[in-house]
Amino acid sequence: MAAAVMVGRPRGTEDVLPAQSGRWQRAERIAREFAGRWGFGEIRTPTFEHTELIHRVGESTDVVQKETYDFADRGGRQLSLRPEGTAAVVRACLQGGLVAQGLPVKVYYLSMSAFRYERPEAGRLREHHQFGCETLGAPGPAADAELVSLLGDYLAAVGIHAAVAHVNSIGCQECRPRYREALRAYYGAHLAELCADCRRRLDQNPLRLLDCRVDRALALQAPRAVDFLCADCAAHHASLGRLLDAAGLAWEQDHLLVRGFDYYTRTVFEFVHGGLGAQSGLGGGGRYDRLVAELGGPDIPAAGFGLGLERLLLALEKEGQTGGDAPACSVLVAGDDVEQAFAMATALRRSGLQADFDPLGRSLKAQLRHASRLGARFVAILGAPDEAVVLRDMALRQQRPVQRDGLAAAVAEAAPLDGA
RNA sequence: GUGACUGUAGCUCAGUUGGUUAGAGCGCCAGGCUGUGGCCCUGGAGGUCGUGGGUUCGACUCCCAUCAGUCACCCCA
Repeated sequence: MAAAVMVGRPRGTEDVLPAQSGRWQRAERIAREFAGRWGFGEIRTPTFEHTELIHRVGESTDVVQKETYDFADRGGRQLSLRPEGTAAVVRACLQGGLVAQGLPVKVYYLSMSAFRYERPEAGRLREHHQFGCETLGAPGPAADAELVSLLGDYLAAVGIHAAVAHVNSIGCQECRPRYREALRAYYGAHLAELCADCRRRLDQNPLRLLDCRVDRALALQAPRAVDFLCADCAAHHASLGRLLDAAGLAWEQDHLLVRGFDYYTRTVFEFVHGGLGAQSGLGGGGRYDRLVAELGGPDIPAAGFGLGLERLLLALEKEGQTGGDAPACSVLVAGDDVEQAFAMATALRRSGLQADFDPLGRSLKAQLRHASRLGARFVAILGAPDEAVVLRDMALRQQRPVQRDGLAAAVAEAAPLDGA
């Protein structure tokens, strides 16, 4: 149970405490590194947008229909907390003139919060954070393959081994209606076998019937999207497969894969992981060739993905990967005199070292215990009558006297800063 | 939004058919070691028993509601 606090954290939100933030930092550091290597530049956008923008992106998706946080500000503006990143990022790319300055536009966002009013459970929150990438203005399958390869390589680098890339094509405006009708006909013939939800979805969005878990067998026998693709879409999909193979990526064709947002065209993909409770999607995305124009921009194609960082960390945990970036304290200054310890620690800090001291004025024993807990490599013990301090190596349990003015150098020699 | 299960110290959990001052282990603090940490020993701090009602002479224990967590559905990252 949580400790008694006057007001707890809102439902479906999480605090990241120092014990866990190292894992976040590690995931974020590697994400930055990979996005940079793949040629994506970082973009940051506001937490809230005009409700109109958010809702334009997916009128018939559940997320937008009934899960957004909508509110009016004090000036009467209708605003929404973003439920996903793509709409805002496309908006920002248009507004910032990136699209006008030359194509393709390749941007990534990191630890971007997304808000959905959902019932929380393992791997599902009301505020979660995503790492995502978007490529604007690249029509060919190479852009899709680049995104899949980035996400796949990133997951491998960060330590996920049990994720599989599922790939499908849901066609374009030309060919998808034919597929939709085929599905409608197929499921219509099996109306009696459908669950209540599926009967409702039959009219609105027959593609979603493939998701139904009540009757997998029915979905497996259903018409396949790839069999209804027009020539262009079929060529796109085939080429994507060859590109992924050439890149040495493990992927599988998943005829049942459709994604939650309406705006996808042609390619959809998702990295699936078994350790996420009822959830299975670690991250995914696809192509959205119509969206930029729908948001008022030029008629250019685009593609992207989003990865849930909470789910990533959950999956890493399931795979036994619990390590994170953990800057250890290099040296703790101990002594009876807090003022002296503070002065010494400050001097060490200004010389570029990670230094700490115990501000509580506790016994030396307690200070050493504290240093031990912090993982300090050294403890500098003040209090010697002369100018010397005792420099103790905590791991070796050995110590030697050092002149005060030589302390920084002595520590720096044995414990260089990371990356220095 | 629907259904099920759960809710006792910072953490993991005991708490006997409702009975008076609610316990343990770990963690934390102090001492044993007259400045020196991970082991051991001793002591200490820390709990409105999620919250609010109700039943009862009496509730951590029974009932209802509510909040929160977990799981499944829905959906998704």
